[in-house]
Amino acid sequence: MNKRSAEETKKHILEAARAVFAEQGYSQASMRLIARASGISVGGLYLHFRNKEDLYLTFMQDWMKKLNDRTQEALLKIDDPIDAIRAFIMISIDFARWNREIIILQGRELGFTFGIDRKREFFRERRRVLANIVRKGIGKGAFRDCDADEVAKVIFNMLRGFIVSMVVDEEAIFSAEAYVELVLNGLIRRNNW
Amino acid sequence: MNKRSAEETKKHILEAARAVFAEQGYSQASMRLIARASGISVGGLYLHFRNKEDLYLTFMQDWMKKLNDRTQEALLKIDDPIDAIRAFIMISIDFARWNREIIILQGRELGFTFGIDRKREFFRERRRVLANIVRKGIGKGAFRDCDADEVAKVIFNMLRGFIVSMVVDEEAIFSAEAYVELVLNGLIRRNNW
Amino acid sequence: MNKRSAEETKKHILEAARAVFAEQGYSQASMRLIARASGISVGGLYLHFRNKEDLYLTFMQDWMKKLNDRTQEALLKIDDPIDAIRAFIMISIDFARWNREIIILQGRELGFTFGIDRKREFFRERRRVLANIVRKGIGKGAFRDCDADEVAKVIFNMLRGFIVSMVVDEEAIFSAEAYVELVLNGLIRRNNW
Amino acid sequence: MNKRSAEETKKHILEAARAVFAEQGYSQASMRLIARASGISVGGLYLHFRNKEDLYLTFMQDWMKKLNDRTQEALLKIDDPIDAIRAFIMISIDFARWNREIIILQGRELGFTFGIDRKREFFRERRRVLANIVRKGIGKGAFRDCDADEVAKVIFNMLRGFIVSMVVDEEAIFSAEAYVELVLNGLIRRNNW
DNA sequence: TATGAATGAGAATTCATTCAT
DNA sequence: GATGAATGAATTCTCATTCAT
Repeated sequence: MNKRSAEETKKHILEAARAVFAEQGYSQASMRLIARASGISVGGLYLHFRNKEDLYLTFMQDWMKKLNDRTQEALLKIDDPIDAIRAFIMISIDFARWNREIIILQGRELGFTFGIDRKREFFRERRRVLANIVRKGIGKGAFRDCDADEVAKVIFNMLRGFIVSMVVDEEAIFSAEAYVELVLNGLIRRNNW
Repeated sequence: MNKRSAEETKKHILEAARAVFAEQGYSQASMRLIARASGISVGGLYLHFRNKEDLYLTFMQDWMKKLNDRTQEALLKIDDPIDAIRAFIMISIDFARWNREIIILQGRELGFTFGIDRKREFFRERRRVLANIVRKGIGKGAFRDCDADEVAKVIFNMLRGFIVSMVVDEEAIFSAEAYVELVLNGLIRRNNW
Repeated sequence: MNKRSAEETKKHILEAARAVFAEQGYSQASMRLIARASGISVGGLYLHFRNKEDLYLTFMQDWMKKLNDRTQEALLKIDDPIDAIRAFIMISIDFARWNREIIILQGRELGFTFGIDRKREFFRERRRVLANIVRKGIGKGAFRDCDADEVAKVIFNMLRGFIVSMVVDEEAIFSAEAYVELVLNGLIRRNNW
Repeated sequence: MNKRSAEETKKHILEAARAVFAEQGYSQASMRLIARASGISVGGLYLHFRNKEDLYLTFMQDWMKKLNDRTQEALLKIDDPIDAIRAFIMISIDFARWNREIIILQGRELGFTFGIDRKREFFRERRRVLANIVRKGIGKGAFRDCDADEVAKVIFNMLRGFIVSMVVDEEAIFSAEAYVELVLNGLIRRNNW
């Protein structure tokens, strides 16, 4: 192996770990596998991460940040709440599409508590963004009057179901566009639910 | 161990395994643990199952069957399509509530390709049941005219999102009743989406 | 490997471990080495001992018991306090001679506290036996009047030095008999020290 | 790191290693730990010592020399053989008291063959000094006529037992003064053994 | 001289699976 | 059928040592 800066190597490992975690799940993703995928020695892994859990948690937080950044960036340029909802959903689905199986890791491993707090915080943040869009839509008269937080939950959960389907059960998928329209038509004033 | 028929012992093991898998997850559930929980020797396990994977897959199929049976049984007594949809959803959620950890095993750990074919078949069956209800509803004029298979997918995915939330992310849950009404109000004629 | 009773194998391992611990010290004695010495697989070791520490502690307690038993047995047949002291010392030295390097393990490894309580208790017991002999000797008028506990400490420590020398530093040894006589001549009345 | 002479750096490392070895024992004292304690890079350690063993052996010889120097220095000023014996013992015990953990490293861990030659030479030297004092004492008529080398061994071994007790088994200790007096009263003419 | 990233062998431990009894 | 001792490969993690810079 060439010498690299520690930071570079760390990123490199994280990228390789993505593939391994995705394919194997946490338990089955051995450090040896990750090492091989990174083209780095097993011992080298421990130079950059305290242990397997640390590696996984870092990796997880990494892509959470990436998705949040991408979403935030997109929303900055959008003013119309309808377009914003559409963008939020499309970005989420798109991200999931390219990070396929990762999504599925966000369940349980090693007992319920493993990294659960960070995940909860992440999901909470996602819902908050969604709720803000809805609130803005209500304020502007674009959406009918409703409990923004509850609606955010509904949208979020539908999204979650859709993404899980995408990953585990492709047959169950219906088109993303159809899904977006379903959500929007439910939200835009004229429609009632 | 008392003498029992092979079938009895197998069921007995499966029942004990349920507790162990639920508590430990697949990876952490060792054959020794399952043996101890069954009150059977380690070697004995292999008299009834080819290996751990076989045991797990059997166990999985077991509860899938249980859920399908319970659903079918309930639907037999119901004629009204609206009530049928309601029942389907409530039974699913109820089952998930009481089998929390089991649900969570599905798809996570092991990479999600593990046992994927049986899961797919299971999900396909669930959607078929749902589609049949919808078709019947359309035939009876209770539901608006739509593609029954597509609607089944939508309902199924929303349900999936709801259940995943129930299990991993309680904050995201909205009430089961509200959810049922959402689905139904979308389905029942006069409402358009 | 042949099948044996668990108890037999355990004893067998303990015996093999003796050689390995003696030659390597605790830290350097790897489970692999002990396994090889026992003619057993590494995994097999863990069938009989929870972990390395457990194996070591068991092994330690084992020979402590052996030495105590041998001493007690010998003292039962001896009435004369002078002979008893002589026997105590000779048995200790003899035992050390045949269990050479083991003795030396009884120091520190893994911080001071590793198994220290059992060792302390063992040493305390040894001193108590010694003190009882001395007390009896004083009572019978064979020994001059002195603090039996203190004298036990002196004898014990001289013994310890002698044994350590035997093991690490053979050049430093003087004859066991000479040593016994030194102790006895100090103790037997008419002589003052 | 400041620029220093190689010799200075070496001493610096040795001093830092003392703390680490004392706290961790040989096996647990990693090169990384020693490096950190020295404020030197891991690679740097290998500029001054061939390997860990070399470092440890050097460190060991270092304190052996220190004890010898201190003893020699004290003996220079003492003419009376009785006082000399007293000084020898007290310095040894005092040194052990302040270097507790170091002492304990000697002979334990690593199997006790580790560095055994240097230790033997060290002990031999200690006994020679002791024997010389005794010989001088006999010559002056202060001690009764005896084999000086044998007596040196006896004293040395008693001292060794005492020090080991001090370090592993405090309950077994009797006062250093009492011990010195015991040795001396045994040696000074008027007493016979 | 000095650094610290990288290596690779080896540590303790676990566990699915086999097999003599 | 049933047992449980035994296996051996795999797991996570550590560490003395090397070497490009």
